[in-house]
Amino acid sequence: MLRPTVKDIAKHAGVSLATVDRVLNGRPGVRKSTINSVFKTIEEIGYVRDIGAANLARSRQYKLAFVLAEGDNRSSAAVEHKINEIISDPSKDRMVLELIKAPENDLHKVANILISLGKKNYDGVAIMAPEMPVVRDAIRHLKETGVSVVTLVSDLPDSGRDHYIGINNVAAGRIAGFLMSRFLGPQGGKVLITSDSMRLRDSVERRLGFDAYILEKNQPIDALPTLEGHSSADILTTAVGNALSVHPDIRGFYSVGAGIPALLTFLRNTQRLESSFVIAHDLTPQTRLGLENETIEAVIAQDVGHMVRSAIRVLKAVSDGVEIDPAQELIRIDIVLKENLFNWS
Amino acid sequence: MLRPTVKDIAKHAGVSLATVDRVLNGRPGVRKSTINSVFKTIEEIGYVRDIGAANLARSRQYKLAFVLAEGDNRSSAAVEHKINEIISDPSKDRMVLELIKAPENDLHKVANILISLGKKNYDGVAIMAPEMPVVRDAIRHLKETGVSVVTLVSDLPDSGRDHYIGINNVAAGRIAGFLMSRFLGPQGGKVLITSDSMRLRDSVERRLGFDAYILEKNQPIDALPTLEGHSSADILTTAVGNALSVHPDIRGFYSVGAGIPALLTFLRNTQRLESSFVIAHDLTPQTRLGLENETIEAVIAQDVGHMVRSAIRVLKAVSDGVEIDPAQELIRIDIVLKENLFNWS
DNA sequence: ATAAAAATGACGTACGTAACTCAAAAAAAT
DNA sequence: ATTTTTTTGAGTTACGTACGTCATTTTTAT
Repeated sequence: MLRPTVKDIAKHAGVSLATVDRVLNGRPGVRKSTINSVFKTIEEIGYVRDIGAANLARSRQYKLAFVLAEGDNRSSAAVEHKINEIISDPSKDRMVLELIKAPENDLHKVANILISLGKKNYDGVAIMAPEMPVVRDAIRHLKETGVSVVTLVSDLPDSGRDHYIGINNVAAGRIAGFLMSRFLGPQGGKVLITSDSMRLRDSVERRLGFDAYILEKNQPIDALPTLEGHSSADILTTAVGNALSVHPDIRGFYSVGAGIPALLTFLRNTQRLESSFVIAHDLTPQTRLGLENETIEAVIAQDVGHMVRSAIRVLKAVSDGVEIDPAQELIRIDIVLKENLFNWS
Repeated sequence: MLRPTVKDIAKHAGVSLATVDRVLNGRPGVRKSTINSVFKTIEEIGYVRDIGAANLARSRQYKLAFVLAEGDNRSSAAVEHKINEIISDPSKDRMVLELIKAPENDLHKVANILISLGKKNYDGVAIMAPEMPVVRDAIRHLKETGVSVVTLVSDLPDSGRDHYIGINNVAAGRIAGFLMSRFLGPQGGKVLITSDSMRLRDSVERRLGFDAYILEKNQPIDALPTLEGHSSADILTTAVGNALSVHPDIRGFYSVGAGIPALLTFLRNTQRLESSFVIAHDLTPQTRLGLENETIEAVIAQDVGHMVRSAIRVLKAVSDGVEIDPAQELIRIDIVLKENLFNWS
């Protein structure tokens, strides 16, 4: 009934505890045939190592770091908040968590931070940074040093990271496309799309997904070229103003990145809110407010708390060489409306 | 840097290890003043008990049971599947899980099962059952025996359960109201609502939320009386047929409970699918199929895997007298569309 | 057959906690 | 002041695992 232990392995395999230990921890001095027979009895009796007891015995501490490249940035504030929440939890089981921030525009600094973490024998690092060769190479280097790595919010493919923790932004864009289609109805209309910068991978992917959906489903929607704010509310406001004077019949607004406050004040001033629909990404104080006063119809979001917890679980699992539960670690694309805003903390 | 241990408490408080142990585990033979000073130094040095080590020392096994009252039932199959998935996981850390099923129509049997679990000193029980006095009293009895109890999927208020793990069905109904309003557009229309039985709390609440939203937002929607199937596809098909001949202009279909297959075949046969919108609850093989072939527009669901894991975490936490993370245990109301179906396992 | 090398066993200590025993000290009762 | 009771200390064993030392056995090379 009880879980088999190392002693059971020893008994069944007819070897000593020391030998079992040598096999389990890959220490030298054991014949191949013995190793095999030990592994065989492990299979037979269904032994699984008690990681808790193991960590206790070796007084293991998981050294984990979150490295965030921050701009004027969208969801990074929420991520940062969640991380700090967990860091300040005293019951964190044998974990040493660290939050390291770096400016988004200085990716060499980000890369240097990553390299330095490799030397300080960290067990795992979660990285949120734009996709750039320097960062990608730094991650590759980290992996070579034996550090577990996950990417957060936006992926860095071909970097050798163990896992990506975030949503599929193309799919998120498609969902925006679906919602916009339904909101506008059979008559369709023109849709204005805003972004902070189309150099960001997630913005590009969202726009891509949006357009793909409209095209595939043959929707009567005219998606205008993306207007970029480049970290400036003024630029975006002006651009939106111009667009609206050229196209006074715009009915939909889709923000793939930042720029929500500018957009909303503008719409309010020109009394356009009643007849138009706004869809945005990421739950921030601004978008939350927009949902509450019904200026934003829908927000496409992801559970930041889930992401941070998932990052930690995955980093630990990879460090331990243990399987993860893919279903548990999957980050869902969530649709937040005024009506279900209440269960988003 | 390292976490303080019981030894640190002893040192700081100027008492022996044995005394600290007596205080921590509530054993007798310690003066009040000593108890206080021990607790004071615990506060001061920020000691938190290492539950893993504690459980190891006392070779603790969490005995947990899931008790499911099953009918012809909606989401119970998915719940059952998830539970079995976890039960068959060999790495379950010091847990003994059991899944007990009982017929939904014999609630006395359910109650008896609960009572018997109390005698077999279970640590915790998760219950999914309709709201009935027998069950409620049995839960109350369980709690008196010192068993942790959570309710699953549908709540049993005033039963003394420690936690409810599931969604707010009124809110879920409101969301259906919002979506239906947007799908039908400004012209609105008649909406047919189907259920397996309006004796079930969740069906009632969903309908309630739906109606409340329509009323509050003054939507041009005419929600017809709920048609009940009572576990029979035939009855529902006939009822829907009658309703459609009386109201040939029905544009929306909202299934608050079961009856999806009947509804869909009917709609398909009468070629009504193009012009009408179907909203359903819970992700089952049927609703999933409906989303895939675009006969269902949206499904309002909950993450069953999350619920089961949450139930286990909460039961353990309550048994240990430890705080839970409310944000982690909150079950969200999820909106599943064809476009985000892919990340629902 | 013998020496050298490799493999294995026996045993101890440790991790942080629980739970127990027994003796000693302190407090309360007489 | 003495006895009784209560409180405290010191110590041991255990949980499942890691990791070390040293002696002994087995295998391999000579």
